[in-house]
Amino acid sequence: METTMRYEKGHKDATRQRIIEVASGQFRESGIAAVGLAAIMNDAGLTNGAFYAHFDSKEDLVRTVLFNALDKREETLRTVADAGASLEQALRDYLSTRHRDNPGRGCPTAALVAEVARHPNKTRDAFTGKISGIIALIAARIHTGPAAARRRKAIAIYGMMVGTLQLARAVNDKEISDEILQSGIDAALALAGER
Amino acid sequence: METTMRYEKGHKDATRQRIIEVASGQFRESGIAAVGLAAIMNDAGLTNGAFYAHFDSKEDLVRTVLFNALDKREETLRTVADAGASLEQALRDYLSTRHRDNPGRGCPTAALVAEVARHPNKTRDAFTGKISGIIALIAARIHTGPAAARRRKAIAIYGMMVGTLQLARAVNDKEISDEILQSGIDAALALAGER
DNA sequence: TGTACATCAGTGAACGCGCGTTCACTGATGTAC
DNA sequence: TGTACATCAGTGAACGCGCGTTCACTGATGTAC
Repeated sequence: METTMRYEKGHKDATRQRIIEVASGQFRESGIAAVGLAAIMNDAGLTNGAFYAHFDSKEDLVRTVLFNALDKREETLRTVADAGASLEQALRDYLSTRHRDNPGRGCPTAALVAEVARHPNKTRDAFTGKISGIIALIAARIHTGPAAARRRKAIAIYGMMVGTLQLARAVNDKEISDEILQSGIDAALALAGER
Repeated sequence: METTMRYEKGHKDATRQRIIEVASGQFRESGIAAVGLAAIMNDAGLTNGAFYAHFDSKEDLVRTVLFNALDKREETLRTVADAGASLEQALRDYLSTRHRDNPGRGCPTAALVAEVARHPNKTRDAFTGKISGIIALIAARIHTGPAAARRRKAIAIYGMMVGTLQLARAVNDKEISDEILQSGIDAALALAGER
């Protein structure tokens, strides 16, 4: 009862993963509504029709991409935290010119949160679940105050990170944009009480 | 040399304003990319073709709507400030369940900032100009520290307002969403040093 | 060993649809002479 | 006073295009007997 082997084992999974990664970059770069399936499939080296062998619909892909991208972010956060990086270092990375100028490889929340709010419940559920984990990770890096206060601070800091990064991206004046990033770092550190 | 008067004076201006207001609501509600001109014109009580008697293109409308909506926000901020409302009151209004649940009548920055970042320079310029004014207004309501520090705090507070409102809208869990709003209010007040 | 059939990832053309934009036209009102 | 023409906000059909989705098909590999 061996399965057929026209393609090497894991080939389809690899293709699916490639579609997810291409879509993940394009969604963050251009927004979900602005990216068509044809462009995604083309960049993944496939044709239109193959899409539906991997996903039920564009919305199915959106949900998968969102979960996947947030999962990776969470894992990265956990890894650098375990490696002993400070909250300050994480903040400086997040509110850096490099992150601002490369949304396609950056935080999915900053790029897509407003669009997610307008998507179906199933998609928002995937987002909600992952966000809680990220907030907990930030809270774990705040060392002052009781647990509840640390959680509230973590939420506010995350909100500020997302909001200031978006403002820095929208503003069309390098000086003001840089100032926004720096203001975010300063305020987040002040809030965390690490300075 | 009287002008013709088939419609009463100011009729065309009124129509233009109606289109702007309808578009302003729909863009904030659904996102710019997701709203078609036909839907806007229909809600404004007109047909497709009349659009180009008022605007050069959809992008022209986007720019106009953005400037207009931010201008109104700024004016409101100024008015309630002059009436003696505290920063705390402004924050409670901004991070309220009512504002969260009515994006179509709410803050254009929170609804559209990520999309604006992907629009042409001319559109981003309109945004950049208005944002500076809003930041200055928030700074004016912070009463501790030197001017530069107040400006930096104002930027961070605005970023946090925008970010936490967006998170509260995206999250599909009322309890967590309410907690996000409250965390934003607490942290912003702590930052402003008004508590 | 040969042959008929099953599997399945991917192809590529086609579907109906809504998009932003264009344009010939309407009809109510004004002006010229 | 009558008539030919100008003005202009708005109409509504049509343009080409790209969207998400469907589907008959391909071709390489496997299994059955």
